[in-house]
Amino acid sequence: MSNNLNFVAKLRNSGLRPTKQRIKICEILFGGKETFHFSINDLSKIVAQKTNEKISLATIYNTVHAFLGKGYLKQIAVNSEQSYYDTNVSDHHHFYDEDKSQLIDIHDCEVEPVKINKKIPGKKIKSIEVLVKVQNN
Amino acid sequence: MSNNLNFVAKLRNSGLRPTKQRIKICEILFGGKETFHFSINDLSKIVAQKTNEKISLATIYNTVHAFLGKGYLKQIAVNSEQSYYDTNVSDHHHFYDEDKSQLIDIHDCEVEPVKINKKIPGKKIKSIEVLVKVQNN
DNA sequence: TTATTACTTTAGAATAGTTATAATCTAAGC
DNA sequence: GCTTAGATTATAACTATTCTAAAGTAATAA
Repeated sequence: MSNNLNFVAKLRNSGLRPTKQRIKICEILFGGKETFHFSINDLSKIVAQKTNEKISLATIYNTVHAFLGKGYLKQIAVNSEQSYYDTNVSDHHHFYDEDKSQLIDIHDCEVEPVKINKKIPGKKIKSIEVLVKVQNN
Repeated sequence: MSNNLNFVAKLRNSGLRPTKQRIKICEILFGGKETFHFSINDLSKIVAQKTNEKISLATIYNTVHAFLGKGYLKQIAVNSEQSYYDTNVSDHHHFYDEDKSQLIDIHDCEVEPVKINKKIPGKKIKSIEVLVKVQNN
């Protein structure tokens, strides 16, 4: 399938050889129609479910970090306990459901652009991240 | 000094006995004119500087967590490597200087209020956090 | 193809931040 | 001053992440 070529390109572009394990990871991350949010732990479990052989954590970390570096994945700071990643790398923000420990996209059109009337001399803005924490009412 | 009474009250209100160690922590956190941002590691070092005897990490964690629970401190998610805390618990946002690994307050008046045109059924908003990452230009 | 080489995978060791434990100590109330 | 419930401490345990080194595999050249 043409997806596979896509995966290989992504890997090559990230400086990684297209190995069996990495292609499997690509399938999970970029193969679906929907973008999704995951922790390394989540990804590791999904890999284990969809594959008989498990992929070692080291490989998962390495691959995710390489994709992060190339902008194929985005890291989301929610709390300090775990890293969350997002396959949707476009500008957008998130709800964080504290009861379910789950991220939900807020598309860019659903938020007014954030305006900051303050500058730091000698610094440029790299990103603006909005995190809306929600809980059951 | 009257500050000391204040510290004792804060501790009592957080369900903690006012011990020597905890009062020392209070002095550092709430004794200055300025609010400040810190990691547990930072706090531990400051304690060591300002005191001859060191306070154990366990005590520092316990006290910080109790203050967090009572809203005397605020936790700020920057990245997954370390927890950052803020003695300024009023509504406000932050710059994060990636080169210096340092947080800088954005006062509420320096940002237009963030408007989100999306609701999650059955959930209420607990907080809206804006983090503006900056780097040297 | 096959051989060679450089990069990968993997399990498990190492590390860092955080939490739990159990013995010793201390604030609070009598 | 006692008594006791709760605190402090050093250290062990735990969890997420990174490192390591041996064995395996993709890429390249012959």
